[in-house]
Amino acid sequence: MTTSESCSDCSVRDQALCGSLTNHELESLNRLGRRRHVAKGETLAWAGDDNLVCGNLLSGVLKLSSATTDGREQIVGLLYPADFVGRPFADQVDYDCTALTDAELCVFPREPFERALADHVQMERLLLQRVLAALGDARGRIVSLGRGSASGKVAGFLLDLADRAGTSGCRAMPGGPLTFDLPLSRGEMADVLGLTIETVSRQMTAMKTAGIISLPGGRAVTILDRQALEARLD
Amino acid sequence: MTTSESCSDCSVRDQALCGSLTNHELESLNRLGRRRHVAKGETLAWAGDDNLVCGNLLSGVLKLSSATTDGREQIVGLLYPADFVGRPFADQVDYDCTALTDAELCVFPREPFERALADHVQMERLLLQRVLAALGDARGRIVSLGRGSASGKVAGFLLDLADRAGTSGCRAMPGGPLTFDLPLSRGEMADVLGLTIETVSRQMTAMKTAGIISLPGGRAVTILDRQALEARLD
DNA sequence: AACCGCTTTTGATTGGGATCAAATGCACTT
DNA sequence: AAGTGCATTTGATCCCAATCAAAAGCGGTT
Repeated sequence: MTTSESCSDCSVRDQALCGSLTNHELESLNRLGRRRHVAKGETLAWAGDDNLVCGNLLSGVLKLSSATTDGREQIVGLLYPADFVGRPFADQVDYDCTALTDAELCVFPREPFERALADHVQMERLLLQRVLAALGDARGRIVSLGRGSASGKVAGFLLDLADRAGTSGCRAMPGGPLTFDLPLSRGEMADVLGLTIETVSRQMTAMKTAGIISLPGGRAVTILDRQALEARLD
Repeated sequence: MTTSESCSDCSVRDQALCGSLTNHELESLNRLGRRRHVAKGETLAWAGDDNLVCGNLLSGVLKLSSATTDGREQIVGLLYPADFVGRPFADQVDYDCTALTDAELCVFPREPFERALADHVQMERLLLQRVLAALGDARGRIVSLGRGSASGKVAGFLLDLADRAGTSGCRAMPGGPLTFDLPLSRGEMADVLGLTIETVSRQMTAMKTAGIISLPGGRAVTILDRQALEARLD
């Protein structure tokens, strides 16, 4: 995989915010931004830092998380390719942003980017849509955290990931078993779902025992019975 | 209290989105919208409905909630005066929207409002800011739901309300005890915090017994010891 | 292969909040 | 004042997930 600095071969060119720009506009934005590679486990920004950059995620998965007083953390959001990263108009970073996998971003200094936003109404509109989507995602998490049982939380999370993996995941036949890699460790799943590592692990093995999923090894998961997973949601 | 239909005497004129408009622009928006009174307990919109309106909340408190399969509900957000109500660019309503107190809104048909947004860049910018704030609020709720103990959740919620009540609440002397009315029942607090009515009630009486708050009657609460409340957060 | 560090799994026990149940309080009607 | 319908409080018990503890798996290094 080459890592050219040009937008024209950007892997998320037409899904990310920039998709709304003409080639000419894109060129000026291109001069503003630069590619940045982030290694798995590396933290791009810490909560409380000066809020200097934002950008688009090109590949990989990031987590947004908050450390809690008891030494653990709560993950408040996951970011996937083409998602917007960062928080315009804020002076400080509000959540730690860490790479769950190796990741590639296209980053812009925040203030110049905000000016560019003002100049490109279409882009601001798309950003609004994206923030609305993030809000929807966050509220869905609230429902899951507030009311779900442990098995419902894990089942729901696997379904989310399965939908997300839809294209990149691997499935033998349409409607058949779907296999994909979890981008998170058990501990990170626990931090998303408000559970402990042990509970997540137990729920996973319970589903394996029930024949709903299988765990081929590594971080791979195969969803054998999607309906059974959906039945566990409540 | 008079309920004139004019923007010029709107109680949230300079805090809501419309604050960015010139008097002339405001007039055209004024023709688009209308005042609507909602009685306590009344539901403005149900999840799944066609998404027909949005607007600004002028007075009162609204809740956004999702019914869960077990017959309860999870509240995903509370809306206060000057907050924006509704979800532009979506075909369907995503959460039930219900008045916790009698409330007054300024509502616009969604599609004309979206066109007005496009015409008034400044207003779109303010909406973006508001949605970003709502996202921050939602993520704060995620952290509270995911990791907090029951006493931490209740303490945090009381602190939120106290800050919100700041001006409207009543306090004998600066830094002294603050008294305000809860806009929610015990059951609704439980639905915000992901707890049961009984647990919320027990936490409240525990704090009363500890001398941290007092419950003068009705839905009033007095915060006697803010620091003790903050100490309970984790 | 053997060792190391780390993640995951599995087991035993505990505890905090849910649940079930009943009493009390409070606003409103008659 | 008595009665009605709710909301809230209080009490007793139970259960799910947390906690504590240890074993098993797994990748990387020498």
